[in-house]
Amino acid sequence: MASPPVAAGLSGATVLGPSLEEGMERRSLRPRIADVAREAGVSKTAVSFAFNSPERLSADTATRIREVADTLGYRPNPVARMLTQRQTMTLGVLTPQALAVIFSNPFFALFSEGVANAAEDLGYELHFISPLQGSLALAVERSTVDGVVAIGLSAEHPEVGQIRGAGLPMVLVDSDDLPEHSSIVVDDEAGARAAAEHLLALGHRDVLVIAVEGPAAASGEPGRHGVSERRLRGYRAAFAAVGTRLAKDHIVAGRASIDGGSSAFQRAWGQGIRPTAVLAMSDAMAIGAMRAARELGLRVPDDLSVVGFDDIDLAGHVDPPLTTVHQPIRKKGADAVRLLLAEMDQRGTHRPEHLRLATRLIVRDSTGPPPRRASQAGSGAP
Amino acid sequence: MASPPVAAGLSGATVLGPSLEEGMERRSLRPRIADVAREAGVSKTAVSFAFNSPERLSADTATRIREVADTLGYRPNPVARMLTQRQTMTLGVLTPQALAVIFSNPFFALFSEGVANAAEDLGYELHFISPLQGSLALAVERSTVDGVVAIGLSAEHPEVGQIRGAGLPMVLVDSDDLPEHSSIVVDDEAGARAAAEHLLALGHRDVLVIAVEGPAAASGEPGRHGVSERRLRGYRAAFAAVGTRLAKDHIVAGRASIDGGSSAFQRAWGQGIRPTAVLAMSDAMAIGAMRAARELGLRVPDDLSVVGFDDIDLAGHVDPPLTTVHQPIRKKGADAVRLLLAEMDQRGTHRPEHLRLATRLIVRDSTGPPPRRASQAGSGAP
DNA sequence: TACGGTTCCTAAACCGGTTCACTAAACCGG
DNA sequence: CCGGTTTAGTGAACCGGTTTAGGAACCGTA
Repeated sequence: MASPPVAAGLSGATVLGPSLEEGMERRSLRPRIADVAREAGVSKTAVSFAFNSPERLSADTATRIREVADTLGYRPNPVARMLTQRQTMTLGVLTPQALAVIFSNPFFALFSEGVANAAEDLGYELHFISPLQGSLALAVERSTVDGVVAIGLSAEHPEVGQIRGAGLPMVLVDSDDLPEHSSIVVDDEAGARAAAEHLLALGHRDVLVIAVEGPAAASGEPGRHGVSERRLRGYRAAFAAVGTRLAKDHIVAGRASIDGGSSAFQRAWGQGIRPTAVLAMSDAMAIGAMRAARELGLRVPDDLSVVGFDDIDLAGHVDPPLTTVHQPIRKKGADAVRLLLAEMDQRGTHRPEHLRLATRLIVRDSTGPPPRRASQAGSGAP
Repeated sequence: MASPPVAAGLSGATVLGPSLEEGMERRSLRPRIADVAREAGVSKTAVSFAFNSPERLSADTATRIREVADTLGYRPNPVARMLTQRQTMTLGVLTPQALAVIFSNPFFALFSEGVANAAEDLGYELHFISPLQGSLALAVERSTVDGVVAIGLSAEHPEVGQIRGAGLPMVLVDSDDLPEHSSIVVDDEAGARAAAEHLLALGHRDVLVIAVEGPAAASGEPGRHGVSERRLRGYRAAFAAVGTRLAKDHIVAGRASIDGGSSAFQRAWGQGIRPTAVLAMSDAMAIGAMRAARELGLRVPDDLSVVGFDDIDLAGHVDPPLTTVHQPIRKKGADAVRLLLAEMDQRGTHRPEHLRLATRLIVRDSTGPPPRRASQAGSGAP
């Protein structure tokens, strides 16, 4: 009943293909909104309303349309919707490292957890943006997101300009050198300083620093990587305060992973460096250093004290439990999303915010006084 | 020179807005293809060609168009491109768990690493699909991907139908109960059996199984979770082969995390269960069980042997190094992507493939013979 | 009877690209 | 100088939705 004049739209409109009335022999398997409209004898608009603002239709019509849509197996095409609404309901997490590197880094896992939780709650999907076939620019160009949380991206990355050019809201994490974007950092310097002071107070003077290598520097140099710089500054400040300083050859760098820390320690050892303590810039590296030390016959903390950074979940569970600098990683992710959404809500009018979260030293069992016997390769104070 | 008749298209075409010739006072900040076309004095088609098939234009025109585009800061809108090309160059990773759960699980990290590597190489972006505001269906509906790698999704999940309805190619990981989709599993049963046989050979009879709880069962029951079932079958087969069996109260379940394993062991202990060995269905849980055991004053492996499953990177680094069942997690991710792309390349014509990867037992130091004294709460053989 | 106000629905424009079908001009061999 | 092929570029249709502006039908009222 109520079957309206079955003109089926577009009466005389040129040639539309012969198979119009012999059922749904369309090239595409998926029915489109026009198919539903035709089948239900209404306009495309009505179908759209049935899904998005049913109150604009009579209850009867709305349910009938939805029934037809159901039997046809119709699902609105999300890409088309994105195009008209000019938003994708997707947030991007931008990292200059390859995805594979990200996932092998427990720090990122925690950070992503924070981001994911916040994004999920707010109904946003998550899209990881990282170099595609070696090109971060390509990945950015392809990505369809409403906003970007960029982590570990400093001012020198050209992609920053690309994103601004695209008019995308962006929040920087672990970098605040672009004042026009909101940012969130932790107090790396204070945390690092506390870590170094802890070792100095225990009596250590011969300390090896294991830094996270910069994105460019594939080996050796700590690099410009903002985070590493800030932490190094903290370490140095503590040493300066007791009238000594870190020897240049006592700073090595490696990948931010267990293996990276392990091989960095071995490398230093191979160069004859015999520290009584290690300051590692990430927990993963600290764990690696402990492993390497154990393999060299050193006991932690009796022969060697080790301090990490980050306080990942695992830090309390390794043997011995790791002394480390806690930073609220999950919170950092969640806050980044909140800042981003604030920026997205009020394009332009919103003044960028710059958050700095506190760090604090967690003393566990991987640190103790230096061994009695003088350190072998002394560069320390007498 | 060569400046063609500057009719600038659409001569008399109704009203287009007064601000047409007074510069780019468009509502949208981003220039569109039409802006470039107008500015360069060519058609939209030409601009499109300049980017996608420059060989169809004279070299001069192509470069000129690109220069204009550059000064205007034009970037093709990726969403519009997706719509016309009907592909997004994005792969989805579908999981029934929340993203936050995913990232806290080292198994997923490794798997994602494998997926990410393969996807990146092939020029695909990665999109994680997991419940949005509690609804996986919503996330699937929203997602714009060319294909899906589904992990831990079994036949009973209604989303499977949803994806098939959308006509999306899909590969199942850790589940092969949908023959019409390609799948990739590991030989869980054989691996589990090897683990149990190892303990039995050492003389253990009183063994606690710590299972991964099913998605539904929030506590207690191992649940229908295919993987858990298969591993349990393996354990049981080994016990049956020596003429004994696993007591029902010796099977507990928990979340697949360190804490999950820890609390599962404590729960069993609280119920008076005093096993000489533990079979954990994931390394994270095994590590948690070791921690709980240590807190209860048990030494591993002297008082308690522990076997894990997965062989995550960490397994060899904990104390004591964990005996576990190795499965090629990264490879699983990479292979899943390969299968998916095969299916995407040859829609329909491609017969689904079903891969089964081998597992193998890695004996480290967390297992040894049971303690001399008879186990306190004996359900074992005399 | 004319009028204003609802209710329910539609045609057409639009989002921002790509692509199909076609043409004007240049080129080319005979 | 002719017919055929290339070359370089165009206009319009199209991808699959949403949205704007408005129309027909019906109601109650003056």
